[in-house]
Amino acid sequence: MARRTRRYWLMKSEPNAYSIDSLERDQRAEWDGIRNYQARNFMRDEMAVGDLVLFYHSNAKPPGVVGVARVASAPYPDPTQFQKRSKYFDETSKRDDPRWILVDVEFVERFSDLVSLDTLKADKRLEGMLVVKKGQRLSIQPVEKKHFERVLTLAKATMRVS
DNA sequence: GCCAACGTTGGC
DNA sequence: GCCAACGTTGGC
Repeated sequence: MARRTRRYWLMKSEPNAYSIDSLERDQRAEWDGIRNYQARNFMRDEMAVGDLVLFYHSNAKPPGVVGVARVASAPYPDPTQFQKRSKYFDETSKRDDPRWILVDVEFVERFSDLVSLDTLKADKRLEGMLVVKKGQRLSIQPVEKKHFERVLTLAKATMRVS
């Protein structure tokens, strides 16, 4: 089986819509509703099962990283694009050529204390991390390994990253 | 609720 | 292909 170095990601979710608690309850979820090409391309082309994900609460008080998830499936078409009653319905997407692609993610850990955006911004070692950049709206972002590990340290997380 | 910083759409 | 208008994201 082909192996590759694990990659690291940050995925944003509004806790009103789907929080880390929701993922802990469900254990696994389709990351549906992504309607941005760059974010889609990361899921479609770059992610692999086992990649680790910083789970980020956006539009939250305060915003920040609240836990860790893991990529749990290969990419496949987002079913909501074909569901007429879904807010993510896309009438221009064809079943034989789906426009929107997602992956499943599974719960790994919920931090006892969130690592707030303010904390991320204040940390010298996280310079250059996309999420701390002004105007960075991308809801799925690649994260450097050193940044991922630093965030775990800030969370005093006990999980092992091996 | 405001609005800056995007990304997308569509007329030309 | 340019770019104005529009829509969305997301911190504040």
